[in-house]
Formats: sequence, structure tokens, C-alpha cells
Amino acid sequence: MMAPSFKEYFHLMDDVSDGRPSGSLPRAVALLRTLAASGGEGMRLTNAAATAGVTPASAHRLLRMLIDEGMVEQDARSKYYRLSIEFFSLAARAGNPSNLRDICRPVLLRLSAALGDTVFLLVRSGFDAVCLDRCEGPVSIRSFTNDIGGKVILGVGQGSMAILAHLPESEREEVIRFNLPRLLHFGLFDEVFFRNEIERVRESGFAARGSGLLPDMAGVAVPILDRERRPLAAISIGTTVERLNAERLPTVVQVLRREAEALAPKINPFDAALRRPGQQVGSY
Amino acid sequence: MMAPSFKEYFHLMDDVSDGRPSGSLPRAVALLRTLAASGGEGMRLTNAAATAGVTPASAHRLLRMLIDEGMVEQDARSKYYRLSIEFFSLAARAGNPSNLRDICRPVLLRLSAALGDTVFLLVRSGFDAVCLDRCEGPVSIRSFTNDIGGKVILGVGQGSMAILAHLPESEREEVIRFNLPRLLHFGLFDEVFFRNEIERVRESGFAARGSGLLPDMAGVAVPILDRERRPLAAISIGTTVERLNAERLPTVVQVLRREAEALAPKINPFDAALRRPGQQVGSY
DNA sequence: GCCATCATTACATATAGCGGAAAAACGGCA
DNA sequence: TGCCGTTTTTCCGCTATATGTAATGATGGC
Repeated sequence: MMAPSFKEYFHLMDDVSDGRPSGSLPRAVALLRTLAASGGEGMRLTNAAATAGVTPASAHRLLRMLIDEGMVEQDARSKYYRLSIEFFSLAARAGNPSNLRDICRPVLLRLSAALGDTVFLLVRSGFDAVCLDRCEGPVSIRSFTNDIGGKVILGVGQGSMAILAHLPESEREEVIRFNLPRLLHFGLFDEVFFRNEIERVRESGFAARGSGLLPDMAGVAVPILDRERRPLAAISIGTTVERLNAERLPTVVQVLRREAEALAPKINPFDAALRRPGQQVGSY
Repeated sequence: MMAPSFKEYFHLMDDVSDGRPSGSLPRAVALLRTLAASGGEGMRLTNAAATAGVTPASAHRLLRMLIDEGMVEQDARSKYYRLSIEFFSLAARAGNPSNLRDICRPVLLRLSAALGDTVFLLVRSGFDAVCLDRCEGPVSIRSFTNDIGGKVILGVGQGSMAILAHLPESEREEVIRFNLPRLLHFGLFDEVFFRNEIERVRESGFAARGSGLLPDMAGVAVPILDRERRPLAAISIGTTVERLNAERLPTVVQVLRREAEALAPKINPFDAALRRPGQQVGSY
């Protein structure tokens, strides 16, 4: 089986496949999701309506409402709809739960300057991890969570793995059970390998190298743990395989760990979010 | 009059003051805006309801719907509502209209590496400018648009000014008329100074130094212009006053201009977005 | 352990949202 | 230029959905 392209990968993460939403709010959200999944160019009305599972008439009415609300823009002559910059700006403030990003920013800057690599801040979101912040180092990097706001399946990539591995037993199992099919779908893991990897990370306290999903790319990540040793987030650096050689690795891990430990007490422990089961995650 | 703090500044940019919205979608959006304005900690139901101008019962129902949709999270024990990480992740893709961000990213990286300063990418959004992307340089910087997703009044800061100054006459006038009261509200400008500044920027083709809003901070910005010389975006660097001295300035401007000109033809010209008048902007 | 504040549920009413169908605008293509 | 398929937009009657008031249940502070 072939490894999926980035585009395929991210497409599969979108939960557009809602079965006929009812009520105007769910429909509107379905449209927003659809537009988000459409990429930067936007979508035609008919297409968006079909994808979101809404009649064209409703889609038209709803999209107009959303334009009135400033959440959606429409290209003046092509009629293409897209999410608005204002929507982007509005939601950008959601990427700072309990001021996590603000608190971690200086650390990311320091790490990126000290190590010369790209640094990421990741948090869990359901069965995925989301990149909250990123500081570019001089070395150019490709990564699953390259972009701020980018989503990866929990367990894919070092930062994501660091979070998963440090979840408490029951949650960890729940996530593994949910994610295994998603991962196998890509032919990237078999279960034993995956579970071994998780154990290794949990015991060593950091995730390194990772799965070699991206050739020549390597990374290290450590979790930020609260007093009950629950993972609040992960700090991760992305670099090239050659830069992360055997003699440099321990140093990097130590630097990361020190920063993560210093960070932990500063973070106001926010509770696990309340969520309806089975929502907001892709179904395969 | 005192210069406003960052917090005050950004608070004033939030358009939460909708007069009793009717229909479930406008109410929901009002709640989302309210939560966005509340910062990272989130809000209680009652408070959010009052701020959004909705009865507590409605707020409760709507917020539950939004949680079902994955757009809102609720802290398990404190009951505080906040925008969800998934919402953040969803909207992050709105920050790439016509793939503008993807196209500019390599340039930002190159500039940040070459100049050693922090580089910003800004686009217009109504009467404001929004930061789409940012690459940190080694020198630490404070800026109005520090954060990705951050909003500034069109005309404040170099990047924002570069866009405003290069708008076609009629639009420029419209923006100036709308923004003058907002600017005067902060006691930062008088009209003649503001207009002179705009003229200077328009004629020279770049904005430098700027208004000295932030002590010791300086910046340069150039617009990215399409074939009709309409500003599509602005590239801006932020640095310290001393780093941006008289002898370095011309070099920096030239580097920026060259990149901006090389970028222009790559960008698929997207039309002015269709918007209802008088929406989505703060009223003072 | 009490009281005040806040969160949640119940319910009857009206209204806002719904889809089908028709009309109008658009965009090719010859 | 004129025709036709597609897409967008409007209209309208029906229904379901969203609404506020009011009552109940939970929470937290003193």
C-alpha cells in the first residue's frame, strides 16, 4: 500500500461526511467544514451544497447569513465562497487555551535559537494532536504538522506520540483502539510495533526519530506533564536525520526536558474538555 | 491621553456589541465572538449570555449545540466555555486564501534567514489588516500584529500602512474616513499627519519606521501589488530601531521590494471580497 | 449548613428555517 | 449574436425548530 500524500492525509481528517444535518446551526457548521476542506481557492455554491449535504437553496441562504456574519467571503466575480480572513482572525484566539501558547512562546523561541531547528508546540484534540505554535529554525523542514493549526492522528510524529504515550492508561487505550484502524488504513503500522513504540516512549519520557514517515526528517519530542503526570502538551523539534545523530540526541533531549519541566508549573492545569462521544473526529 | 495597552487595544477590536441578534445562527456567532474575545481562560455561561445579548437558556442550548459540533469546549469542572482546538484547527485553513500563505512562506523564511529579523505577511480584512504568517528572527520583537491571526487597524504599523497607502483612491478614502475616528480615539494621530504619512508611503513604495507606537521597535514593509497595482498583501519586517539604521534601511527595502515583485505574478489575483456594508468591524 | 448565584430542564408559542419549484443570471459554444 | 445547459437566486406554504418564561437542580462561598 502506498503512503498517502499530504493532501489525501489531511482530506481524510475532515469530518464533512455528516449524515444530513438538521437545524440551521449544524448545517452552517457543515458548510464551514466543507469550505475549510476545500483549500484556499474556495468552492462554488452547488458543490459546497452537495458536499455538505444541503439543498442548494438552503446553502445559499446559509452562506449569505454567514457572509453577513463575516465568517465567509465570496469572490466578487467568480462567486466562489471561502472562509473569511476575519474568521481566521477570530479563531486564532482559540489557539491559546489557558494561555498555553503565550506561556510557551518564549521557550519555543529560545529553543529554536539555541538548537537551530524548528520547534513545535502540540496539544491533544480528541483523537488527534494539533499544532498550536511553531518557530522556524534556519534548517528547512517538512513535517506532518508543519502548519500552525495542522492536525495529526494521535501517535503519528514525535510530538503527537509523546502526548499519546503519556496519557493515563484508560484514555491511552481508548485512543489506541480508535486510532489503530485509521493508522492501519495507511499501512504504516502494525499493532504490536505501534504498542511497542508507545511503551518505549512512555518509559524513556521522550519520542525520537519516530516512524520515519518522512524520509530524511527526524524529530524529538517531550511531553509537558502536570503534577498528576497527565500530558498537557508536547514540545517537539523537527530537523534532519543527519543533524539528529547519536551524539547530539541526548543533549537535545536534555535541553527539551529541562524546558518542559520548567514550563509545567507555570501552566494553569486545564481539565479535560467535555465532549460528546464520537463527535468531531473523522470516521473511516 | 494614554496609549492603550495591548489588551485594551485588542478588546476594542472585537465586535461583540451586536444589538440583539435574531435567529439561531447569528446568536451562535455572537457567542463565538464573545468566547473569542474572552481570551484563553474561557467564560461562564451567564457571562457569555449577557455579553452576547442572549438569554441564558438560549445560550445554554446554543453552546451545547456548538459543543456537539465540536466548535466549543467546556472545562469539565469549572464549566467554563471556550473555543475548541478543533475550531482553531478548522479556521487555520482560512488563513490561506488563494494559497497566498503557501506561496509566500518560502520568501518569509528566506527573508528572515537573510536579514535576521522577524518577517510578517499581512492582508487586508475590511478596515483592518490581519497577520497571516510570521517567521521569527533571532532578535526578539514586540509588535501589534505579533501573533498570527492578529488584527490591526488599517494604517497602524508598517505592513498595515503599506497596504492602506497603495489602495486605489476611492477605497483608500473610504478606509481613512472609517478609521480616522478609531485612530483618534487612541490619540495617536491627527488627520494631516496621517494623510501625509500615507502619501509618503505611497510615493516611496514602502513604509519604514512608522509611527513609533512601540518604543525601540521599528519596521519596514512593502506591498505586494498585482498588475493593476492593487495591494494583495504586505511583507513586513519587525526589528529594533538600532538595527534599522540609516545605512541599512535602503538595503532592506531593496531586498524586500525585490522579493515582493518576484512574488506578485505567482499570486492568483483574488478579487475584492463581497461584503455587506458596515459589517464585521468594530464600532466605537 | 444556609443562601445566593449559576446551570439546566420543561413547555407552549411563534417564528425562522426548510425544500420544491420557478425564475433569473451566467457562461460556453457555435 | 443567439441558443442551451448549468448555476445562482427568489418565492412560498408548511413544519419543525428555536425562543423566552418560569420552575428546578446544582454549586460554591461564608
